[in-house]
Amino acid sequence: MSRNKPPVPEVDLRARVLAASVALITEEGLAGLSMREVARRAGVSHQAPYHHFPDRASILAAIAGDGFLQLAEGLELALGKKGTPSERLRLGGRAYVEFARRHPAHFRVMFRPELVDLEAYPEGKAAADRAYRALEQLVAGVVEVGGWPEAHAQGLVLVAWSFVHGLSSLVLDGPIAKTLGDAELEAAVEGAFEGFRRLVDGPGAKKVRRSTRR
Amino acid sequence: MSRNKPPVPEVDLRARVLAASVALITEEGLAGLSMREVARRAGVSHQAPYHHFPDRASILAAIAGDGFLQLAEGLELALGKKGTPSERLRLGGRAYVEFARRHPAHFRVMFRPELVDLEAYPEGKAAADRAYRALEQLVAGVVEVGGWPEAHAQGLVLVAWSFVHGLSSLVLDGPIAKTLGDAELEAAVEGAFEGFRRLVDGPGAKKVRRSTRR
DNA sequence: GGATGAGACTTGACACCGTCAAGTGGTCGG
DNA sequence: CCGACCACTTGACGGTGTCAAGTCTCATCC
Repeated sequence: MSRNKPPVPEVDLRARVLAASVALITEEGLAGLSMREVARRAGVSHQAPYHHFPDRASILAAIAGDGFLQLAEGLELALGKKGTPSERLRLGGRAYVEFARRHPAHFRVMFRPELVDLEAYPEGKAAADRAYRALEQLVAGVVEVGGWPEAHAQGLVLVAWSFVHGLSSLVLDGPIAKTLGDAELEAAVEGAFEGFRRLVDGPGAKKVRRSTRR
Repeated sequence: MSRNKPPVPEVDLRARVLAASVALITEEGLAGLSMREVARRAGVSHQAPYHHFPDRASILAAIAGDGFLQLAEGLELALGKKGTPSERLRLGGRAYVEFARRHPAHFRVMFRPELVDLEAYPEGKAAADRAYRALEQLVAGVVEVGGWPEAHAQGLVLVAWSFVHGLSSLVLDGPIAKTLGDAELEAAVEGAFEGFRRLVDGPGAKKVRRSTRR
């Protein structure tokens, strides 16, 4: 006689709220996210989520934190791979774009300071820093081996970050996202990475000088 | 006895609504934009704006359209400048970032398909296309003169676009936007452009072969 | 010159939103 | 047994976007 339970009572509500929020953002965009709809989907009253999150912003912060964590892990994975620094950088870049495409809801929330204010959520901030450091190291490898003046390393980090971030944004929400299909988008991404590789390695370079690092 | 007038009655309401919307987004972010607050600021009743825009989305669409127009003009201006193709590309890129920094409200609205749906507003779409074509030509100049395989031109357009778009997004809303001051941001942008130029022109290149085009 | 009708704007209502405040039922340590 | 706590519900408040129905002004036509 214990059937007056919510649909999935065995999972704790906090996780269900987060999952419902992500699903809602994925389906209807950020504007479609409403506390009450989330509660409805989780099968609880409209106030139940407030027992696990103080307010709407904290839900978004939790999602953003999750996102930065996954992003950091993806970049660190690329950093640990074998191959030339340039290849590792490319892998990291692909991981960045891949993350955005696989977790669009997370990605869209992560870079909306008016919704999240990362500074107020230390663990999210820490994850974001971790991701940045991984990116920095990926670029450092290329700088070290490619004959770039050390002074420009910082600029190159921002170039690489801007490139992958902009590509992710455009693929997700840019004009091309509407007009191109999935396969075409993938081809465009691949073409962009190939272009970027040529910029980094030089137009003619087919292979890079061996790195003996580490 | 005709003093029961709104604050600035001589300007037509449509323009005032748009201006108030932009100001509101600039001050409080996209979340702070509310039809009623806009109406309040324009000194009219909460329904008055509906006589000039069918709904909230149309206001945003008008702002986005304006934005794409200004962006296109900025890029076309760079395209018409003297100098090497690489220099023109850089000018165009700076125009892109400059636009984002000077008109953050416009920029934030322009790439939010869930808010705007550009396809439904032909003139906005046309302006966006114009901007894209200008960018395409800026890159084409570099490809033509720089010994790049023609086949990779499309990829390079996306690289350049991603770079300037990502840089703009990061400078406006990325983690660095919070921690860095205005002057530091400008320095970072300059550093990124210098890094990108080195990628395009080659690491050692101080000057580019003269272009006799046009 | 008075009727007419269209446009610009207001007033009022509705459902929905985020959030504060006050219950409600069950579990558990003493 | 009992009170304190916990997870949750119910109810209310002010704010939102938008539909529907006035009102007010003024150019136009008979």
